[in-house]
Amino acid sequence: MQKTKRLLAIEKIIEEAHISTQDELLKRLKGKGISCTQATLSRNLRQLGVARIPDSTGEYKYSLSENIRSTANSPVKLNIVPVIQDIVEAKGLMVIKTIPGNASNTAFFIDGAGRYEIAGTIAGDDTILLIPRDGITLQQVHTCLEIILPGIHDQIKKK
Amino acid sequence: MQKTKRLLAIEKIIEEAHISTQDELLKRLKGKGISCTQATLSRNLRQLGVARIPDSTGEYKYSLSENIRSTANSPVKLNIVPVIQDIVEAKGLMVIKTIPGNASNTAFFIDGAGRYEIAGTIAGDDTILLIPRDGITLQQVHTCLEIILPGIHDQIKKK
DNA sequence: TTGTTTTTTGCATATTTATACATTTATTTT
DNA sequence: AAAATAAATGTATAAATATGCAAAAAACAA
Repeated sequence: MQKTKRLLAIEKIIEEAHISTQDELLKRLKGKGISCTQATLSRNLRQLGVARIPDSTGEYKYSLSENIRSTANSPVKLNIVPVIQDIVEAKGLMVIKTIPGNASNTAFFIDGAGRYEIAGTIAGDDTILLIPRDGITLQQVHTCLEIILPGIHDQIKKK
Repeated sequence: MQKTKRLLAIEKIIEEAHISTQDELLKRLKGKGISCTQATLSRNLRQLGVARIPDSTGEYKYSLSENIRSTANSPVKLNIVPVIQDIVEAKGLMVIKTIPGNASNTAFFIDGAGRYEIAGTIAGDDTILLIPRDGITLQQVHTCLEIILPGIHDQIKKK
């Protein structure tokens, strides 16, 4: 999807550069071949939980706040070890298969991201049941997972 | 001074209440007998380093950013599951300690990378023995591990 | 497929926030 | 004390951001 790609690009740019207005970000995105309007950007930034913070020099800077929420529990990102094997949907829930023994880690990590979309998770040995909040579609959860675990979907499709 | 009192009041209100616009804050201040204009407020908020963050329900909230800054601007980002605890070398071999129950899958992953430098691995519950090929130095294995699991060494040193 | 529903997006604009400039208030110097 | 300097503030407005609504795109169902 177009949006997912944009969300990821936004996060990347914000991490790497000093962005202080949405127009500035807009131009950067164009430079990467991704284009949208300021309105869409505003919505995306809200969805990503991106904060605008005045730094010590008196300038404003956009900054990911995902880290903020999750630092306490989980300061790391799980996107290297290919632990996730498959994702199946059933009854509005999401069942995530991992390699043996890794459901718990992974669920703990997903919880740590503190995403609103996810009500909670239950993990066995190699299977996680992910319960989305009421009103959240599985599609939204997918987007959300892509944010938490960039590349996750590509990884699965590859198999 | 008038300003100091106001700055303190602003911090207090922001900590205690869910403030999402400056006008809202303005009214709260009036309720406390402190009055100024939105312009002044904007300046004060910048001086205090107060961030405006979209929370997970999609609302905006002003928030003191002292806590935030350290993490938000931190240049260091780890990218792996923190399963590996330690690496010790002995007799030309490498002993890798993981958190309980994770030796097997980590070893499986290392094997999966198919690196020439690594002859093979043997895993227990929380320990992996990694056997380098003849002629490969431990230094080379380190480099190799860094390729397979970027950031692994930083992670260990941090502990 | 075609029709139906949901999600995403742009446009236009409202809302919100930041700032240039002038004025007042406080602080320092003589 | 007055004069000089610096800091804080309000006014008006510019700049930036958010959002209602309609259209387009995507996902879904029959």
